[in-house]
Amino acid sequence: MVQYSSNLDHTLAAVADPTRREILERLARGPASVSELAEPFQMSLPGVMKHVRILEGVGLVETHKNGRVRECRLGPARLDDVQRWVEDYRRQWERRLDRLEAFLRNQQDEAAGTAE
Amino acid sequence: MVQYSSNLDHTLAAVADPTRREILERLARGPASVSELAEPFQMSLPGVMKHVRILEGVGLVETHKNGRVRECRLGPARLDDVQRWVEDYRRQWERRLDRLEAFLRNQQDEAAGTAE
DNA sequence: TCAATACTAAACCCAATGGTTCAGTATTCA
DNA sequence: TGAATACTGAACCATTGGGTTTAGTATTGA
Repeated sequence: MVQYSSNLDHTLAAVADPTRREILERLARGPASVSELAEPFQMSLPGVMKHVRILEGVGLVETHKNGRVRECRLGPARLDDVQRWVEDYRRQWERRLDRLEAFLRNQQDEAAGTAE
Repeated sequence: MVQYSSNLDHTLAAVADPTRREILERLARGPASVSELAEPFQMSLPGVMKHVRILEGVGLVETHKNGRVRECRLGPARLDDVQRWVEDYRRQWERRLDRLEAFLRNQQDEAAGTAE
Protein backbone atom coordinates (compact mmCIF):
# COMPACT_ATOMS: atom_id res chain seq x y z
CA MET A 1 0.00 0.00 0.00
CA VAL A 2 1.08 3.59 -0.49
CA GLN A 3 3.00 4.91 2.47
CA TYR A 4 1.67 8.39 3.10
CA SER A 5 3.71 11.10 4.71
CA SER A 6 3.55 10.16 8.38
CA ASN A 7 2.11 13.51 9.37
CA LEU A 8 -1.07 13.12 7.34
CA ASP A 9 -2.74 12.31 10.65
CA HIS A 10 -1.59 15.54 12.21
CA THR A 11 -2.43 17.62 9.18
CA LEU A 12 -5.94 16.22 8.98
CA ALA A 13 -6.46 16.69 12.70
CA ALA A 14 -5.14 20.25 12.51
CA VAL A 15 -7.52 21.08 9.74
CA ALA A 16 -10.53 19.30 11.21
CA ASP A 17 -11.00 22.04 13.77
CA PRO A 18 -13.28 24.82 12.49
CA THR A 19 -11.52 27.51 14.51
CA ARG A 20 -8.23 26.60 12.90
CA ARG A 21 -9.77 26.62 9.43
CA GLU A 22 -11.05 30.12 10.16
CA ILE A 23 -7.58 31.18 11.23
CA LEU A 24 -6.22 29.88 7.93
CA GLU A 25 -8.93 31.75 6.06
CA ARG A 26 -7.98 34.94 7.87
CA LEU A 27 -4.29 34.47 7.12
CA ALA A 28 -5.05 33.85 3.45
CA ARG A 29 -6.10 37.51 3.38
CA GLY A 30 -2.72 38.52 4.75
CA PRO A 31 -0.43 38.25 7.77
CA ALA A 32 -1.70 39.04 11.25
CA SER A 33 -0.48 39.32 14.82
CA VAL A 34 -1.72 36.93 17.48
CA SER A 35 -3.92 39.67 18.92
CA GLU A 36 -5.43 40.36 15.52
CA LEU A 37 -6.18 36.69 15.09
CA ALA A 38 -7.74 36.49 18.54
CA GLU A 39 -10.06 39.45 18.12
CA PRO A 40 -12.79 38.03 15.84
CA PHE A 41 -13.10 34.90 18.01
CA GLN A 42 -13.22 36.67 21.38
CA MET A 43 -10.82 33.99 22.53
CA SER A 44 -7.91 34.45 24.94
CA LEU A 45 -4.44 35.00 23.50
CA PRO A 46 -3.13 31.72 24.90
CA GLY A 47 -6.08 29.96 23.31
CA VAL A 48 -5.24 31.35 19.89
CA MET A 49 -1.55 30.65 20.39
CA LYS A 50 -2.32 26.99 20.90
CA HIS A 51 -4.10 26.83 17.58
CA VAL A 52 -1.32 28.75 15.87
CA ARG A 53 1.30 26.40 17.28
CA ILE A 54 -0.61 23.40 15.99
CA LEU A 55 -0.94 24.90 12.53
CA GLU A 56 2.73 25.83 12.65
CA GLY A 57 3.56 22.26 13.61
CA VAL A 58 2.21 20.95 10.32
CA GLY A 59 3.65 23.77 8.24
CA LEU A 60 0.36 25.48 7.47
CA VAL A 61 1.45 28.62 9.31
CA GLU A 62 4.75 30.37 9.77
CA THR A 63 5.49 32.91 12.47
CA HIS A 64 8.32 35.14 13.52
CA LYS A 65 8.60 37.71 16.20
CA ASN A 66 9.21 41.38 15.51
CA GLY A 67 9.90 43.00 18.84
CA ARG A 68 6.98 42.12 21.06
CA VAL A 69 4.55 41.16 18.29
CA ARG A 70 4.48 37.78 16.64
CA GLU A 71 3.52 37.93 13.01
CA CYS A 72 1.66 34.95 11.60
CA ARG A 73 1.34 34.16 7.91
CA LEU A 74 0.45 31.14 5.80
CA GLY A 75 3.21 28.54 5.72
CA PRO A 76 4.54 26.54 2.80
CA ALA A 77 2.29 23.46 3.29
CA ARG A 78 -0.31 23.26 0.58
CA LEU A 79 -2.07 20.12 1.76
CA ASP A 80 -0.57 18.07 -1.04
CA ASP A 81 -0.67 14.89 1.03
CA VAL A 82 -4.29 15.45 1.99
CA GLN A 83 -5.26 16.01 -1.61
CA ARG A 84 -3.31 12.96 -2.68
CA TRP A 85 -5.06 10.83 -0.07
CA VAL A 86 -8.50 12.06 -1.08
CA GLU A 87 -7.82 11.38 -4.74
CA ASP A 88 -6.44 7.97 -3.94
CA TYR A 89 -9.59 7.16 -2.01
CA ARG A 90 -11.75 8.35 -4.84
CA ARG A 91 -9.88 6.16 -7.31
CA GLN A 92 -10.31 3.08 -5.15
CA TRP A 93 -13.96 3.94 -4.67
CA GLU A 94 -14.46 4.03 -8.43
CA ARG A 95 -12.52 0.84 -8.96
CA ARG A 96 -14.82 -0.82 -6.44
CA LEU A 97 -17.82 0.33 -8.48
CA ASP A 98 -16.26 -1.04 -11.64
CA ARG A 99 -15.69 -4.41 -10.03
CA LEU A 100 -19.25 -4.48 -8.72
CA GLU A 101 -20.59 -3.61 -12.14
CA ALA A 102 -18.47 -6.29 -13.76
CA PHE A 103 -19.67 -8.80 -11.21
CA LEU A 104 -23.31 -7.97 -11.84
CA ARG A 105 -22.89 -8.10 -15.59
CA ASN A 106 -21.19 -11.45 -15.22
CA GLN A 107 -24.00 -12.82 -13.11
CA GLN A 108 -26.55 -11.57 -15.60
CA ASP A 109 -24.70 -13.28 -18.45
CA GLU A 110 -24.55 -16.52 -16.53
CA ALA A 111 -28.24 -16.32 -15.73
CA ALA A 112 -28.94 -15.72 -19.42
CA GLY A 113 -26.70 -18.64 -20.33
CA THR A 114 -28.57 -20.92 -17.92
CA ALA A 115 -31.89 -19.78 -19.29
CA GLU A 116 -30.93 -20.53 -22.90
CA MET B 1 -16.99 33.25 2.38
CA VAL B 2 -18.00 29.91 1.01
CA GLN B 3 -20.33 28.05 3.36
CA TYR B 4 -19.09 24.47 3.40
CA SER B 5 -21.34 21.56 4.13
CA SER B 6 -21.66 21.68 7.90
CA ASN B 7 -20.34 18.16 8.29
CA LEU B 8 -16.92 18.93 6.85
CA ASP B 9 -15.74 19.02 10.47
CA HIS B 10 -17.06 15.55 11.12
CA THR B 11 -15.77 14.12 7.88
CA LEU B 12 -12.28 15.49 8.47
CA ALA B 13 -12.29 14.25 12.05
CA ALA B 14 -13.49 10.83 10.92
CA VAL B 15 -10.73 10.56 8.40
CA ALA B 16 -7.98 11.98 10.60
CA ASP B 17 -7.82 8.74 12.58
CA PRO B 18 -5.35 6.29 11.06
CA THR B 19 -7.30 3.24 12.21
CA ARG B 20 -10.36 4.51 10.40
CA ARG B 21 -8.37 5.21 7.25
CA GLU B 22 -7.11 1.63 7.40
CA ILE B 23 -10.66 0.39 7.73
CA LEU B 24 -11.59 2.37 4.63
CA GLU B 25 -8.60 0.91 2.80
CA ARG B 26 -9.71 -2.55 3.77
CA LEU B 27 -13.28 -1.94 2.62
CA ALA B 28 -12.05 -0.57 -0.69
CA ARG B 29 -10.91 -4.13 -1.41
CA GLY B 30 -14.43 -5.42 -0.76
CA PRO B 31 -17.10 -5.74 1.94
CA ALA B 32 -16.29 -7.26 5.32
CA SER B 33 -17.96 -8.27 8.55
CA VAL B 34 -17.15 -6.51 11.81
CA SER B 35 -15.09 -9.50 12.92
CA GLU B 36 -13.13 -9.47 9.69
CA LEU B 37 -12.41 -5.79 10.15
CA ALA B 38 -11.33 -6.33 13.74
CA GLU B 39 -8.91 -9.13 13.02
CA PRO B 40 -5.94 -7.28 11.48
CA PHE B 41 -6.01 -4.69 14.27
CA GLN B 42 -6.31 -7.15 17.14
CA MET B 43 -8.90 -4.78 18.51
CA SER B 44 -12.06 -5.70 20.37
CA LEU B 45 -15.32 -5.91 18.41
CA PRO B 46 -16.88 -3.00 20.29
CA GLY B 47 -13.79 -0.97 19.50
CA VAL B 48 -14.13 -1.60 15.78
CA MET B 49 -17.85 -1.00 15.91
CA LYS B 50 -17.26 2.49 17.28
CA HIS B 51 -15.07 3.33 14.33
CA VAL B 52 -17.54 1.83 11.89
CA ARG B 53 -20.38 3.86 13.40
CA ILE B 54 -18.38 7.06 13.03
CA LEU B 55 -17.55 6.29 9.41
CA GLU B 56 -21.18 5.40 8.83
CA GLY B 57 -22.23 8.69 10.39
CA VAL B 58 -20.45 10.65 7.67
CA GLY B 59 -21.52 8.35 4.85
CA LEU B 60 -18.14 6.79 4.21
CA VAL B 61 -19.40 3.36 5.20
CA GLU B 62 -22.69 1.55 4.80
CA THR B 63 -23.72 -1.48 6.81
CA HIS B 64 -26.59 -3.87 6.99
CA LYS B 65 -27.18 -6.94 9.00
CA ASN B 66 -27.56 -10.41 7.49
CA GLY B 67 -28.60 -12.71 10.27
CA ARG B 68 -26.06 -12.30 13.02
CA VAL B 69 -23.32 -10.78 10.90
CA ARG B 70 -23.14 -7.12 9.97
CA GLU B 71 -21.72 -6.53 6.55
CA CYS B 72 -19.76 -3.31 6.06
CA ARG B 73 -18.97 -1.75 2.70
CA LEU B 74 -17.89 1.64 1.41
CA GLY B 75 -20.68 4.19 1.49
CA PRO B 76 -21.63 6.78 -1.12
CA ALA B 77 -19.53 9.68 0.31
CA ARG B 78 -16.56 10.45 -1.89
CA LEU B 79 -15.07 13.27 0.16
CA ASP B 80 -16.21 15.87 -2.35
CA ASP B 81 -16.44 18.54 0.31
CA VAL B 82 -12.98 17.75 1.63
CA GLN B 83 -11.52 17.95 -1.84
CA ARG B 84 -13.33 21.19 -2.51
CA TRP B 85 -12.00 22.71 0.71
CA VAL B 86 -8.43 21.66 -0.06
CA GLU B 87 -8.60 23.10 -3.55
CA ASP B 88 -10.12 26.29 -2.24
CA TYR B 89 -7.31 26.62 0.23
CA ARG B 90 -4.73 26.02 -2.47
CA ARG B 91 -6.29 28.74 -4.63
CA GLN B 92 -6.18 31.27 -1.84
CA TRP B 93 -2.61 30.27 -1.06
CA GLU B 94 -1.60 30.95 -4.64
CA ARG B 95 -3.47 34.23 -4.73
CA ARG B 96 -1.54 35.27 -1.63
CA LEU B 97 1.72 34.52 -3.44
CA ASP B 98 0.59 36.56 -6.43
CA ARG B 99 -0.19 39.53 -4.22
CA LEU B 100 3.14 39.26 -2.47
CA GLU B 101 4.95 39.11 -5.77
CA ALA B 102 3.05 42.12 -7.07
CA PHE B 103 3.87 44.00 -3.91
CA LEU B 104 7.55 43.24 -4.17
CA ARG B 105 7.66 44.19 -7.85
CA ASN B 106 5.92 47.44 -7.03
CA GLN B 107 8.40 48.27 -4.31
CA GLN B 108 11.25 47.53 -6.64
CA ASP B 109 9.80 49.83 -9.30
CA GLU B 110 9.37 52.60 -6.79
CA ALA B 111 12.92 52.21 -5.56
CA ALA B 112 14.13 52.36 -9.15
CA GLY B 113 12.03 55.49 -9.71
CA THR B 114 13.55 57.20 -6.69
CA ALA B 115 17.04 56.27 -7.78
CA GLU B 116 16.59 57.82 -11.24
C1' DT C 1 12.21 55.70 33.86
C1' DC C 2 7.62 53.96 33.91
C1' DA C 3 3.26 52.53 32.23
C1' DA C 4 1.09 50.13 28.69
C1' DT C 5 1.28 46.53 25.26
C1' DA C 6 1.87 41.86 23.38
C1' DC C 7 2.91 37.86 24.12
C1' DT C 8 4.09 33.40 26.89
C1' DA C 9 4.52 29.72 30.52
C1' DA C 10 2.20 27.10 33.76
C1' DA C 11 -1.46 25.22 35.93
C1' DC C 12 -5.81 23.91 35.76
C1' DC C 13 -10.73 22.38 34.00
C1' DC C 14 -14.01 19.79 31.55
C1' DA C 15 -15.69 17.25 27.66
C1' DA C 16 -14.67 14.21 23.99
C1' DT C 17 -12.01 10.24 22.10
C1' DG C 18 -10.27 5.80 21.70
C1' DG C 19 -10.02 2.08 23.86
C1' DT C 20 -11.37 -1.72 27.23
C1' DT C 21 -14.29 -5.48 29.75
C1' DC C 22 -18.42 -7.74 30.95
C1' DA C 23 -22.84 -9.23 30.37
C1' DG C 24 -26.35 -9.69 27.41
C1' DT C 25 -29.22 -10.97 22.76
C1' DA C 26 -30.04 -13.04 18.46
C1' DT C 27 -28.61 -16.61 14.97
C1' DT C 28 -26.78 -20.63 13.37
C1' DC C 29 -25.67 -25.30 13.29
C1' DA C 30 -25.08 -29.95 15.06
C1' DT D 1 -32.47 -28.31 22.36
C1' DG D 2 -28.07 -26.54 23.29
C1' DA D 3 -23.48 -24.86 22.28
C1' DA D 4 -20.97 -21.70 19.59
C1' DT D 5 -20.84 -17.46 16.98
C1' DA D 6 -21.34 -12.52 16.05
C1' DC D 7 -22.53 -8.75 17.46
C1' DT D 8 -24.32 -5.01 20.92
C1' DG D 9 -25.17 -2.09 25.13
C1' DA D 10 -23.38 -0.28 29.16
C1' DA D 11 -20.07 1.05 32.14
C1' DC D 12 -15.73 2.31 32.79
C1' DC D 13 -10.86 4.26 32.11
C1' DA D 14 -6.81 7.04 30.55
C1' DT D 15 -5.36 10.40 27.42
C1' DT D 16 -5.96 14.26 24.60
C1' DG D 17 -8.00 18.61 23.13
C1' DG D 18 -9.79 23.03 23.50
C1' DG D 19 -10.27 26.28 26.43
C1' DT D 20 -9.47 29.24 30.68
C1' DT D 21 -6.95 32.21 34.34
C1' DT D 22 -3.03 34.00 36.51
C1' DA D 23 1.33 35.63 36.77
C1' DG D 24 5.18 36.52 34.50
C1' DT D 25 8.74 38.67 30.64
C1' DA D 26 10.20 41.59 26.95
C1' DT D 27 9.30 45.81 24.12
C1' DT D 28 7.68 50.16 23.19
C1' DG D 29 6.57 54.94 23.63
C1' DA D 30 5.73 58.99 26.39
